[in-house]
Amino acid sequence: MRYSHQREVIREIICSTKSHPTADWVYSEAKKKIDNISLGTVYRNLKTLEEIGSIQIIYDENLIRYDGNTEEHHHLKCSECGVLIDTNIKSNFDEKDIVSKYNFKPEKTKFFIIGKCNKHK
Amino acid sequence: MRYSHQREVIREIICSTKSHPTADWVYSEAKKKIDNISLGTVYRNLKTLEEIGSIQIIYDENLIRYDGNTEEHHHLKCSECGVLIDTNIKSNFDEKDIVSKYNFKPEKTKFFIIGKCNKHK
DNA sequence: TTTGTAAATAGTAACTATTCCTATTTAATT
DNA sequence: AATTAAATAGGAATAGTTACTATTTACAAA
Repeated sequence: MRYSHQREVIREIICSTKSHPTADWVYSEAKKKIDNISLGTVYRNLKTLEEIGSIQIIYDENLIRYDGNTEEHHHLKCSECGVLIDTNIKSNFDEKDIVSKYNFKPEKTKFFIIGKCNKHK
Repeated sequence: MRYSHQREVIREIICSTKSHPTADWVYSEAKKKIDNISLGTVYRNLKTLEEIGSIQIIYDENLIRYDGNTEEHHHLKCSECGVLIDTNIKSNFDEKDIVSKYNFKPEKTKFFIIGKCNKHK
């Protein structure tokens, strides 16, 4: 893949925050560094960066957010303010049970724990 | 709330399938029973039915789907065909750990186990 | 039963997020 | 420096959803 300054800026923006930003936020940040960057470029590169494994997509209800943390990890979500908090919680379900009961072979898990963050309890 | 034939038809459609349909599918099914039903009516009633607890919304990646099963439950998702399978798996994480480590009070969990269904292994 | 009313609807316009299109620019190779 | 294919900017198009408004309907009171 050919180098692109735009892609590098976009990657850097996502990897230097823990706020799990949306495409729109990434776009407005990117404009501060490249004033005529196009929204299409942002979307195209978010997709590319995800495909090559540099970032992760998070489907947060009806919101699409991006995450520079590419490890498999899970999130706490505040039902009050919507903030997403990274965790290193391990999902421990009985894999054998799922295989036998549902005839389904698990590969990975995505989970959200919804509740109240420290600002909203 | 006032009775509405449209709302009753929409509720019945969702509660008589396990396919976790989208708004669009509900609309096309509803048209078979009420030929001039409006898409806006479908969306409005999906929202209402969810608010009064008759149905549940499922955010399946970038797809919004609806579920007549209003119990807290989790889903298996096939990475091949996208089918969603209801489960009665219990989520067992260490609540005390989350409270102390992340200063977060859990209320409910939503999780997806992604893998291969019986047709795609 | 009619009548009054507020809620719900149909049909359509508007909006938002995302993808697509194309002429131009740019990275990388020769 | 010249060549070329990939990437971009800017804007048009699309999809999913919500908003608007004139009309219809449920239902309560006369």
